[in-house]
Order: sequence, then structure tokens, then C-alpha cells
Amino acid sequence: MATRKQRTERRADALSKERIVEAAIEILDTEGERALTFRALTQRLATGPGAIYWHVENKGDLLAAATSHVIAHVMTDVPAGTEPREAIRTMALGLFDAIDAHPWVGAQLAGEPWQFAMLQLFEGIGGRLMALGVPGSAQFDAASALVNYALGVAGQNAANARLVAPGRDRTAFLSGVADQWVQLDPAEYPFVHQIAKQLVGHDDRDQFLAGVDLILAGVGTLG
Amino acid sequence: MATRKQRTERRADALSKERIVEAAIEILDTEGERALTFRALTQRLATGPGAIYWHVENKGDLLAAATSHVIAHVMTDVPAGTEPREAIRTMALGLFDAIDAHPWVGAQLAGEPWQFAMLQLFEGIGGRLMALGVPGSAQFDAASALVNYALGVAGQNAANARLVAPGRDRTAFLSGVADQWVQLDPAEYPFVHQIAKQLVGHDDRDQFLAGVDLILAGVGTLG
DNA sequence: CGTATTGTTGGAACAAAGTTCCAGCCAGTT
DNA sequence: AACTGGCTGGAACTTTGTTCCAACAATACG
Repeated sequence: MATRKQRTERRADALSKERIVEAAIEILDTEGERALTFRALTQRLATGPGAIYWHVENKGDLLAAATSHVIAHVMTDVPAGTEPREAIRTMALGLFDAIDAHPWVGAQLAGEPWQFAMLQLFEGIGGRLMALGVPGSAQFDAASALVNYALGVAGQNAANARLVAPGRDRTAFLSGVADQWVQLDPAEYPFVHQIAKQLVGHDDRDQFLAGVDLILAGVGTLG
Repeated sequence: MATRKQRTERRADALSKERIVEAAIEILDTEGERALTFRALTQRLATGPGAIYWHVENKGDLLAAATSHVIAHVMTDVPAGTEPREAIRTMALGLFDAIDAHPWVGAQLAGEPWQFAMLQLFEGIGGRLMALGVPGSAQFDAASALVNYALGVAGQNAANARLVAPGRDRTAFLSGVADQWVQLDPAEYPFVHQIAKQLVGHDDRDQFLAGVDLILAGVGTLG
């Protein structure tokens, strides 16, 4: 019984899943998604691959744990008693900001299904939909719509971050894309041609929220 | 000038980006995303990596080309003159079915931004929104919502396909997930607990369309 | 008090993947 | 007939995730 406690204190610099996950997050945040390799991890933790694999199943497991670590904070950060519709907006923005700060979270959410993190999303949003009085039959569909929309944006943001790369100018990159779009045949691509102008100035965060509001407006028509 | 035509006929089995892309799609469809390696490609095309790299920038380029190849058919398959709202639903379902048939397309769309395929999506959907009389300022947001929602679903479907793997039983897999969800604390996860029952029987395609309708309903409130 | 056992570590080694390099081939030109 | 340049295919390099194993620490046991 008493062995438990001592085991965790075997060494001051003892390795643990917690410590490994934190190191991984640091690498992911500061050097980007592609910089997280087991080599980099072993170097930062001053150990070998074997030690890490003792605590972690594989790289997927590690990324899942890191993602949960970030998401957990987001969903619980909305004050109790908030009006449901506003709570959903708050959670959505929290999620967006988290992904903005940790783009790799977006890639992970968008690419790996049925993780614990997504369960948390479903519960956070679905719970408010219930409180909002959405008919039972439509709750699943509505929650799915909101979550999948968020996942779509998450994936795009992660991909953008990967593309623009650390240090590069985001506006310059968007201008480049807009230029390409403008050069398309206006007869064949009238819509793209038109929004190309809005592309550079537009705010991803605002647009994300506008999408959430659009879906919520649709949910409102169900009542 | 005359060399053009002859160059393409240099050999009966001449390599070309077209042929490489088709071989890649065959591998992706029959053996799954992970089976597409340059080794597998060289074997199927009876050549070496160098030959492939002469026609293709890298693996990303190859996947992008394969994705465009699939998406192009989807977006142009809706008959002209269709009522805009219905056209959007048709395109969305076409996209869903395409991703259902080629899950790797979902992964590609969800994970790589600003590709030609996505431009086609934007144009197809955005064009109909214009025809629908959506106010100009909201067109971009609405199109973005629909596209990102579709991308979210695409990513999840791709991930599911990767997880369930070829040959395995999808229902059994979903039951497993549902079981896990049911075992959660109902007090902490009331919503997830409730929809777990619906999880096994639910139809992804129907739910996807329900989400599209939800967003379209929201768009309808803008008028 | 030593010895066995269990949990944990770190480094060497492996396999698979994307990619590069290069020597050669083949159709067309001079 | 020699030459040129687009095109080919195989060998080889690099990087990654992962496995294996010999050694170490700390506790449990005799």
C-alpha cells in the first residue's frame, strides 16, 4: 500500500506520461507539428526511445493525450448558468482560440475520430442544445452539425498553419492565394472571383462565429 | 510543333501523370490510404521511383491530383436549371457519396487547404447561394459554413474508414464505441449517454444532409 | 544482509517510407 | 552515323516510428 507513494518518487527526474505529454506540447507549440519526433523528444527529455515507449503506446496515443490535455480546459471554462445559446458560442470561440494557439490540435481533432476530446465537445454542445429546448430527435443532428463544422474549420486552420509555417507572413500568403483566384476565368468562377477580394481582409475568427450563428439560427427554426 | 503528338506516342506504355494518378487511385480505393507508397506504385507501374518523380512533384502533389480527379466529377454532375437550394443539397450528397466511396478524398480535403478541389467546392456552393438571393455580405460566410461543415464530415468519415479498416464490420465497431459511451457517468455526460443509443442505428448520410438543411435553414433567416 | 524480482531506463538496431542521384535508353534532329 | 534531351529504372540516402535488449534502481524476500 505504502509502496504506491514511494514508487512515484523513485527519482526526482522520474519520467511519466504527464511529463512526456508536456514536453511534446512544448515542441508542438514552439517548433510546429512536423518537429515532434521521438528523436526530438528523447533529446529534450534526455533519455531514449525505450523509456518513452514504456509510458506511451505509440505516437498516436501521445498526440491524443496532448489533444485531450488542451481541450479539457476549453470546454470547462464556460461559467455555469450562462444562457445556452451564448454558452455554445463561448465554447466554440474557446475552441477556435485553442486551435489558433495550438494548430496541431486542429489536425488531430479533424483527423482522428472518437477520441475522448471529441466526446467532450459533443457533451458540451449537446448539453446546451438540450437546455435550449431542441426537440429530442433533432438534438443529435444539431450537435453533429455544430461539431463537424468546428472540426472542418479546425482542420483548415491546422493546415494553414502548416502551410504558412512559423515566421512567415500570413497576409502575404493570403494575398498570393487571392491573386491566383482573381486570375481565374470570371465566367467560369464568378463566385470565387468575387470573394477573392474579401479574402485578405477577412477575420477567420469572426467568420467562424458567423458560421456558428448560422447553424444556431437554423436550429432556431426547428422549435 | 509536330513533335507534340509523337512525343505522347513514344511508347505504348508511356508513363504520364494521368496514368500515375489513375494507378494511385486504384491502390487507394482497393487497398486503403496507407497502402499508397511509392514502392507499391513502382511495382504496379513496373518502373522505378525516378520515373514517377519525373511526372509528379512529390506525394502531396500526387494526392492533390487524385483528389481533384474525383471532385471534378462531383461538382459538375448537377443538372443546370436545378433550383439553387436543391442544387446545393445534390452537390453535398454527391460529395458525401464520393467520400464514402473514396475515403482518402475526405482526409485530403480536410487536411490540405487551398487546393484546387476546394476552390471547386466554393464555386459550386457559393454560386448557388448567389442565385438564392443571399445578401452579398453574408455569401462568403454562408459558403464557408457549408464547405467547412462538409470538410468536417469528410475528415471524420475518412478517419472512420481508416479505423474500421477494410473488411471489418462497421456496426460492430460502432457498438463498441456506443458501449464505451454508455459506461460513462450519466451525471457527468448526460448528452453523450443519451445519443449513444442512437449511434448504432443512425445513418451517416441522412445526418449529413440534416446538417446541410440546418445550415440552409439558417441561411434562410438572413433574407 | 544479500539476493531475487519487478519496474524502468537508454542506446543500438531494424523496417518502412519519401526522396535524390545517376547511368543509361530511345526517339528525333543534324 | 553521331548527338541531344526527354524520359526511365534501380541503387542508395535520410528520416521516421518502433522494437529489442542489456543494464540499473528500488523494493521484497529469504
